[in-house]
Amino acid sequence: MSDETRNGGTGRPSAGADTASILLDAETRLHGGGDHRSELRLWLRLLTLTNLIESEIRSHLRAEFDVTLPRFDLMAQLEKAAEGLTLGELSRRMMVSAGNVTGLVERLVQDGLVERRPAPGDRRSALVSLTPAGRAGFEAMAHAHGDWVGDLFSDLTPVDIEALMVLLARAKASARTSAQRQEGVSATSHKLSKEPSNV
Amino acid sequence: MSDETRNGGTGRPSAGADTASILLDAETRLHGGGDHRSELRLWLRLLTLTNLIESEIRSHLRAEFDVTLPRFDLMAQLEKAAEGLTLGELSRRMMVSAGNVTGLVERLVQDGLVERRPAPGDRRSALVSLTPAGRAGFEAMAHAHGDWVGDLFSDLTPVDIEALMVLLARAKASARTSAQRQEGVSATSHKLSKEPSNV
DNA sequence: CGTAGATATTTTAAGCTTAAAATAATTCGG
DNA sequence: CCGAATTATTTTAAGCTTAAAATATCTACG
Repeated sequence: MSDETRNGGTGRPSAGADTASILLDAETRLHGGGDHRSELRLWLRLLTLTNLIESEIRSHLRAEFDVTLPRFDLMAQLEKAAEGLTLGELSRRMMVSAGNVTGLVERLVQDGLVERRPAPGDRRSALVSLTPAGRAGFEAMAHAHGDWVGDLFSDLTPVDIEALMVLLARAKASARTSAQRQEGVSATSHKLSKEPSNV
Repeated sequence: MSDETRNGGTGRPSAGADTASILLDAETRLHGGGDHRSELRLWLRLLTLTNLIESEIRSHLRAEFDVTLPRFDLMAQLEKAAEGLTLGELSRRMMVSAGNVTGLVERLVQDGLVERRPAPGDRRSALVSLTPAGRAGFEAMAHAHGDWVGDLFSDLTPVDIEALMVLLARAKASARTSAQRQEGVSATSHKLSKEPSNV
């Protein structure tokens, strides 16, 4: 979550990137002499925009509904699942750790916005769903939330939005593929700290 | 930080959005009957992508350098500021609260990666900068970080990247304008919880 | 000079978040 | 039916994060 962050900052002179690098690209990558300058700028911009919006939404939620963003997120998931969701399913959909969800649900149950009951047919699982109060509260928040997001993007044309949707989908596909490639690649462990390296 | 989150989920029938809505748009917004469906989908996609990348970078940093993302972020800011930065400047650039930076710097000083000294000419301020160890450590991380990001976006063409840069800049401008508009708009306080409303 | 307001930072309390280890229940292959 | 592997969840320890209140210092204005 940083504004000018993660740009690599090596200050290395560009290998003449930007345009006309289409043909060179594959070779560059093959030789490991990658530049990644434009990708880093893209990531930075993406991150800044997301942070900006997220923090805007967070403060609206707090000021107008006295609710935190993660709680709103969780309720949003439940609102879409009439039958309720297991903790594991919530964890996957929210893209957060299982332990995180445990605590979040606990607090929402205390607030009376959410309820949990044993899942039928699997004694390990619990089903979580909105209480009537939770559903009503969420409805109001969702309406306001839509307005905020609409407002945040109000200077974009429908064409801009559609173009972004397409490009972001492409980026998402790229990132997923890359993440999958990395899955199960053993670490090289450089370590900065001074712990006894148990190699 | 949610996958399918914050879509409003009201299930309201569309007012015929998507194409041909350019002319209707202004009026729709004026009358407050906004739909915001496409904006919400855009926000969701943006958020999912950012979460995906962020979590990938986080796990690389942990596995290969035993460092957290916020610490990397902070070091990245310092790397670009030869003279060092004040805590306040760090807070602004990282887009996090001041108190957050206090603790982060504390821990990095303990690790020997960062040092703080009184700012000349202002006894309230401290200047923070990388130690030689911090600089060396960051250099290695930044290099690897560039590779990861390059890899995450490796299926995008230079044209895709350029188009995204332009559109994201536009979105950022829109969001900033909107956030500014909201600045200092008194809250309507609906509140979900059951505290005594001190109105 | 003196003080009111602004600015820089720290402290506090509460909540969020993660990774990893621990429990518990289920499934699957023999 | 048994045990190994898998899956669902909780627990733990550490760290991150925020908003708000508290300190400390500075700046400007009279």
